[in-house]
Amino acid sequence: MCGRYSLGRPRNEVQELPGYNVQPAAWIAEDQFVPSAMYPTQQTRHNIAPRSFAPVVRSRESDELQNQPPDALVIHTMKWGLVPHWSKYEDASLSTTNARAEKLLEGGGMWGSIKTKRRCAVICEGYYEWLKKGKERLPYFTRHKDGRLMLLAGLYDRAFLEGSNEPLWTFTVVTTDANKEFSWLHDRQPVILSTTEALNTWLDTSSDRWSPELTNLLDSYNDPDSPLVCYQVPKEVGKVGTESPTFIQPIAERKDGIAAMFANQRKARSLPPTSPAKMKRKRSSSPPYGTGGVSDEKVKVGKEARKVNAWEDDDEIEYVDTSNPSPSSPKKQKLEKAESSSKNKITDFFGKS
DNA sequence: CCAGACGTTGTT
DNA sequence: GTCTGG
DNA sequence: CCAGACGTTGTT
DNA sequence: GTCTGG
Repeated sequence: MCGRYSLGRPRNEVQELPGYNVQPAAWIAEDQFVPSAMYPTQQTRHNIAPRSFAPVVRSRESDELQNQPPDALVIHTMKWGLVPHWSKYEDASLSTTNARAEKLLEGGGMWGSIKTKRRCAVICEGYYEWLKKGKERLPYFTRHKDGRLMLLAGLYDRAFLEGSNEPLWTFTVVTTDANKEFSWLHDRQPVILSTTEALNTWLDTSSDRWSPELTNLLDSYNDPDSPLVCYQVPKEVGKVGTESPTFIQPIAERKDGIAAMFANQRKARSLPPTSPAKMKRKRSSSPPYGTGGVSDEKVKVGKEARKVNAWEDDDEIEYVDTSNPSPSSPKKQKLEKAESSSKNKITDFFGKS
């Protein structure tokens, strides 16, 4: 797993982390949107910087998280790819986008000193994984079925690199064995914190000790109360420089669908709107969704965890049955007339005009 | 002792 | 920073 | 579209 | 040159 950072919900929409009974005291850093979907990419060849995500952290006195009181829950934008506090430079040869749960439990090593002191939860819509099908690699997206944000168990650190006065905050995502339901896709899965209790346990570093409860959290995902959904998404999600809300939606097989769109990217065209208008391209130089725009849209932030976005209408979308272990079955996907009532016209997906 | 690793996924 | 291999 | 591979065995 | 993965 590495990172796509630009798909995301407006920051105010996650201020209270719908679905979790916690309330962050502050946002640290200036991003307007919560980057959302996690996926593997080639960070060295392509300029994806700053690859920032927004983990939830409990502040510590030594963190100096912009003067937040100790133990305050804060959302702090950090860079993906953990740089240990003792690093003097960013070592590109060190691959720290993930931390294997097994390695955490071994003790020692790189994670030994960090696992009891700096745990965080990474906020995202969900994560990508590529299904290897012969030579082909097909991207799948996994998220909570109820549409709420996903929290991934992570570790973070603060490093002072040579020649810099500013601390560099970075994080990694903990992975574990994929559970049975998802092993057809990949053998690993991020550790997903699906309950308030799990979140609080993971974020509580006050004892500076590891516990059996923490070990339990690292087990393969198994929360019948919070099922996940997994479905194929457009291959273009893997292409650097592209961005679209369809990247976290099931692929449509329609002739005039995304395939046609990508075949002729430069030509501006309108599409039957298939996306919730609540995502927005980050730092786009032109309006992300044509004339309509979303900036003036009022977003309701309620304690009610349901209905936080449009894909919750699961009745309208046919998903892959992920409980079926056969990789050949995820074939019949289609978008129904879902969200056809939306009035937004999408004329410029990529802001490249 | 001291230099060098410390890490993970999957074609980076 | 701390551990390990040479 | 367009950059990059164009090959294999076998697990760095 | 042509295929293909992103």
